[in-house]
Amino acid sequence: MNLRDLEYVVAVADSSHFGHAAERCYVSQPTLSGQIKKLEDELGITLFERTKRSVAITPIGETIVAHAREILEQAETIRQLAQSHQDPLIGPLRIGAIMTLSPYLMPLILKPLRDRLPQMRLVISEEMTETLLERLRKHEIDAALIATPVDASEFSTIPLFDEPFWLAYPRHHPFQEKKTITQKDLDNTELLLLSEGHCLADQAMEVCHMKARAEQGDMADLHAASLETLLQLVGVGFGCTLIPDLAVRGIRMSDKDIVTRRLQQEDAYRRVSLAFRHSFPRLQALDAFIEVVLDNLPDTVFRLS
Amino acid sequence: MNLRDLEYVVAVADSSHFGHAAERCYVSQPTLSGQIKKLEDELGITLFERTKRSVAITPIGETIVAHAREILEQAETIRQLAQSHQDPLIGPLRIGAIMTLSPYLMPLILKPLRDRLPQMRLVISEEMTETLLERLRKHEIDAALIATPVDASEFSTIPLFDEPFWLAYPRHHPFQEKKTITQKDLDNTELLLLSEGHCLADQAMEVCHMKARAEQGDMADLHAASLETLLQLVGVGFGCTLIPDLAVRGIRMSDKDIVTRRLQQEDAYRRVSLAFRHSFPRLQALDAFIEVVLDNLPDTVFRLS
DNA sequence: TAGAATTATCGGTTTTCCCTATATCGGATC
DNA sequence: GATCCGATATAGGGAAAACCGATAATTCTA
Repeated sequence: MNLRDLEYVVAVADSSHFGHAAERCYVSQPTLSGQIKKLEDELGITLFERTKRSVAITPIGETIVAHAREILEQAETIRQLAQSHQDPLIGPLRIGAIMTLSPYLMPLILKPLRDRLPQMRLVISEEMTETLLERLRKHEIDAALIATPVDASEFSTIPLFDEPFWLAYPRHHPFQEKKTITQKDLDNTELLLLSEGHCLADQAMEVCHMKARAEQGDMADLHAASLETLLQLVGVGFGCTLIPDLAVRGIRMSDKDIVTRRLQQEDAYRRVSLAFRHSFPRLQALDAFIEVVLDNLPDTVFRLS
Repeated sequence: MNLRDLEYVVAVADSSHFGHAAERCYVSQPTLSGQIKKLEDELGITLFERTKRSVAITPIGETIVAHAREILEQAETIRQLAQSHQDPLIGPLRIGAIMTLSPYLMPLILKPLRDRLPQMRLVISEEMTETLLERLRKHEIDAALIATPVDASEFSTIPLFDEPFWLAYPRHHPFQEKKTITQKDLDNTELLLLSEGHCLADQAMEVCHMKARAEQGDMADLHAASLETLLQLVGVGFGCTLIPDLAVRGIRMSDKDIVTRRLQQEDAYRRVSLAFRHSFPRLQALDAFIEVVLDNLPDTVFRLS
């Protein structure tokens, strides 16, 4: 039994005429006759009662034709599904992004994305880097926006942009008096950090030449779970912190208790990349996504495309 | 796309391993790989994201596999249906019978039939001869129990038994006085008859050498629609009539106002046959049915097998 | 770095499918 | 009834496909 046979059977059932059925199936009448006979032999039953003059379907044939119709319908559904996914842009593109990037990047690109690629459906998740990579491995997401280098043998990466860090401190912080803030100033500052696992914490420590967290005495649990919380802490005078550029854009106008200043250091930035499995088949979708992202970044970051 | 391909796809989806899937499908791994690839090309999509080390199904693949499973299930249903109809006795056998036979024959055979052929489902209909033949032509029934010869070029027939006619008259009828009832007696008697289309009416007229109905003045609408009605008429003294043997069996004990007597004439019988389309494929079912019928006839009829 | 595991590719064989031509049968027509 | 028309079935051969074994290529593991 195969799909073609079922088409033949349904065609004969519809037309009660081998010749017309053959025509409808674009095969010769002997071919169709033979295939019907083959199927009847295989099933061990008579589907059609035929004389030299007429064709009539048997009761069991009627039942089987009903199932055959459903099968053919399902097969057509499969072809339709495939057809509408021919366009690699169609079908959900599941993007994960780190939590210190997603809330600030997504608002910039979602509307342009919908304008430029209306057929693309984007599914966004926010996780910490390691979780994102794990989900990439499990095929739960298709690509991850991260700010950490990954092993090139495991994932392909495309660098997107370099995002400078800004210093954020309370209005009445000593930094306010300084004209310039040097590396030394930073090195001597205790930064408020995000909790374990956020790459931003590691990056901030690196910029400020801080010791790894494990080595220093843990500072009274002032590790926030999100960047927003961190800024709240800065706002009420708990200390200062480093903020990635995209996150700064929302602050400046809204929060008068927080001062943000661009750092002078050349290396005070993080590199945001898109990581995906080597075998991911819909690169065109990724390329289209990347293009929209790059086109809608502010000039405060440095595009790498 | 064909059913085998879908089996391959489902197998790979289940095992995430081309080798194991191939084993499960009883083909070599290269064959399975090739067929999957062929299907992917045909659909224009990637069903499985594979590296040299692992296989993962794509989202669209997942969807398609779900449909494929349904298709395979339906196909299996078809095979099961065919399997259970391999036995030609299974599946409803649709028998039509003339109305002057069915109510008296069926009670005799239904129970034995259920005992001997429990798997056979019988669908019985009662119609007049011409209607039965029409329904045979339209494949609405599979065989007809009739008492009229039919054109052998249109239908096959198997004669089953000869059923003698009995004379039925009211208790106080002149016949009651006679020792023997001759052909002449009959010829001079006006019989009560069934209405137009019942073969029994024609046969009774023939036995009694009556003129065709059209030629004689119509007798006050005393044409009953059923044998039971006819007997009622006899019972209340309206006249006499001919009754086929099987119908007599119920009367003798129940109705004291009706006298039934066996006719002497050699030719006072009707031949009951089974008619069916030449092309009817389940002759075994018919044979089995016939055997049960013949085995359960009373000795008052003459079996012809 | 060798070996094991896994998928892809290649060349050749078998099976299936399909076509044309023709046989066969039943019905209609003359 | 002889013949033609309309159907389905059969036969023979050719093209397409499905399949297999051997092997390549790649990647993980020890």
